[in-house]
Amino acid sequence: MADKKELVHLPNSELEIMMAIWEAGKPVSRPEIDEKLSEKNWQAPTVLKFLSRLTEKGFLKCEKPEGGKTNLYTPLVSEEEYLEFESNSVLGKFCGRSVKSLVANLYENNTINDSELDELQKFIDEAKKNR
Amino acid sequence: MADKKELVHLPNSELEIMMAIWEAGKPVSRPEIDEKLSEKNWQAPTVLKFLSRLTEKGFLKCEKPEGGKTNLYTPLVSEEEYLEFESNSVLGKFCGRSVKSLVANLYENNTINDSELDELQKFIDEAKKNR
DNA sequence: ATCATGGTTAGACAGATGTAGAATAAACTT
DNA sequence: AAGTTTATTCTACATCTGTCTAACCATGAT
Repeated sequence: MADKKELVHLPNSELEIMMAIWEAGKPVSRPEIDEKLSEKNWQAPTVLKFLSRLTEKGFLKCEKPEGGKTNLYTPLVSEEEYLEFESNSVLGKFCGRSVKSLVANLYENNTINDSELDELQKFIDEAKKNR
Repeated sequence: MADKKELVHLPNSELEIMMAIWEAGKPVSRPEIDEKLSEKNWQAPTVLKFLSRLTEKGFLKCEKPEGGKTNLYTPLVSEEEYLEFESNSVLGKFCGRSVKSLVANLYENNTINDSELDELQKFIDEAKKNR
């Protein structure tokens, strides 16, 4: 059986690919990813190389559907799982050292919006209740 | 004059070194860093290499005080600055996609505590007021 | 069958990262 | 002054990342 791979830290480019795939919410082909990341101006083989490394690392499953012409990539690691993994790593420690500033920055640059702030709010309220 | 370097993304090990230095809040020597990161079990030359790369990248200033026997390293980039830089990068995007979960995870593993949650709370209240 | 087109694989390569042995230098003991 | 200890620099090296070009393989259009 294909052994359960340990999660590993992903380099930036591979993370971007994963984000595009998670966002899609369904198996996607290389051309579709290309489109989502068009600002990157990556050549097809570049994207494919990232995809194959991600597959190698156990983050993706790659398969060509019968009669299909392009491979489809499906995540084997969920965004949540990976987030949790990183939360326990250096990254998490770094974010933790100044969550407030982090959130402030993200709100500033519109990475997060009011509704996400609300969610956060709700979480905090809950947490405080159970203190 | 030493030209103002652009901020760049730091690899994990270098980030850990920076975190140790930021945390110190004062110029530190290699042996001091060694201690803070003792669990890492890095050899002296390894740490020194990271330090020299960080200096090269413009994150640190290195100087031997007169009469001193060890070099002292001082941050040229503040934790805030770097956090802001990363907030605008892939990392920021990733954290942004699920801030709630991120904070939840960090709270779970005690990376952040109640008081930090309170700070966050305060920030959110402020932000909502000014909506 | 032959060609053109788009997708995929294989290979290649420079530069970044993690890591440390060996050599060197400075300071500390006798 | 010689020997010991500790810090630093040099060098080396395997692995990982980012990025392609070239080669190969289907499929659809002559």
